[in-house]
Amino acid sequence: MMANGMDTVVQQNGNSALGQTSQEESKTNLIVNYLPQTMTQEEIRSLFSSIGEVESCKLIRDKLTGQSLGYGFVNYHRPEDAEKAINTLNGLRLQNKTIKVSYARPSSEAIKGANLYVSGLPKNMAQQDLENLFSPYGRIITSRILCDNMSGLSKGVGFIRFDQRVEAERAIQELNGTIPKGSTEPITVKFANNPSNNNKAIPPLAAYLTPQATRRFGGPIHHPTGRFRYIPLSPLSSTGKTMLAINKGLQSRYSPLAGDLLANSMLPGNAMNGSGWCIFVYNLAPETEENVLWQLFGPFGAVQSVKVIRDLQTNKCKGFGFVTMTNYEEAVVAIQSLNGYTLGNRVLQVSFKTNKSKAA
DNA sequence: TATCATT
Repeated sequence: MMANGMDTVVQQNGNSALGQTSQEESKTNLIVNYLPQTMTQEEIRSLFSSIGEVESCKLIRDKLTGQSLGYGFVNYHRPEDAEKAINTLNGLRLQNKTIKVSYARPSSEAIKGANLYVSGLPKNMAQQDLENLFSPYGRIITSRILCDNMSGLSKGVGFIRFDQRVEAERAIQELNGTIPKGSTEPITVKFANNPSNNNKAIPPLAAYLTPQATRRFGGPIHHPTGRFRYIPLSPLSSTGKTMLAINKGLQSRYSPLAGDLLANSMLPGNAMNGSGWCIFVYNLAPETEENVLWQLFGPFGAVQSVKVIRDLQTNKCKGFGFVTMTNYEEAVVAIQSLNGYTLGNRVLQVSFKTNKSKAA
């Protein structure tokens, strides 16, 4: 990132990538939250480039291990593209996540360390109740109540992120040890641990030397197995067919059909191109845009890129497009699920790409 | 009783 030592002074600004002063609101800079763990910076850039030209894109990673922290920044050249990205990509389901796209606040010390951990909550308290409890003390950026993955019931702990640290400090003073209306137990309110320096049992030097091994077998892992369970919600707005298609795809995840598809893709001109599996999508409507392909394929796994093929004169879709997915298994499930899926009034044909771009 | 929101 830092090209040379001359950048030192500008870097202290904290907003050097934007070329703006640190107090100034940006209409082009977005923060993207709840990104899938495996999504790369280039995949994020690819996704957001489907809206408009991206000026810069940065995935935030753990300084020691390089692991994604699940959020990043996208800065557009044009404010209208940033607005369109919020309107079309906020709430997009990708793998096991629903991403959040919003304007980035200007970076400053005052907004750091404003996240609170709350425990001892009554089990019947909902997210909105939690916000109502904390909202008198400041502007809430996010709120969350943790639930048991199997039962869906509250675990009685949650998080509140305020806009300003002073707001969080005030909330601790006022609410820690108090008993919410209708409850019998006092709640605990304190600053949340910072997830990026989670050095509780990981010797930093060992983590640096063997990041993968330490991550997997060494320190405590706060990822319950169920966290990565795929919850088959509709990627589009709740048509029954979509639900059916996805459920069918998941159930047949390890079906023998996968072998046939693999054999097919290994023919000359196969779908495997260097870093991913190229999927041919046929019978798209003329007005189809890239975000449709992201919505269709994103829930099935890592999508590297999408492309709608357009007529150069009219700029309308010529009826087909391509999607490149990283993992073979996920590509198979996507194909099995989406081939034959009715989008609008059209039945899609979805297969691995062949040499002659001919529908299989 | 611990999620990945400030480069």
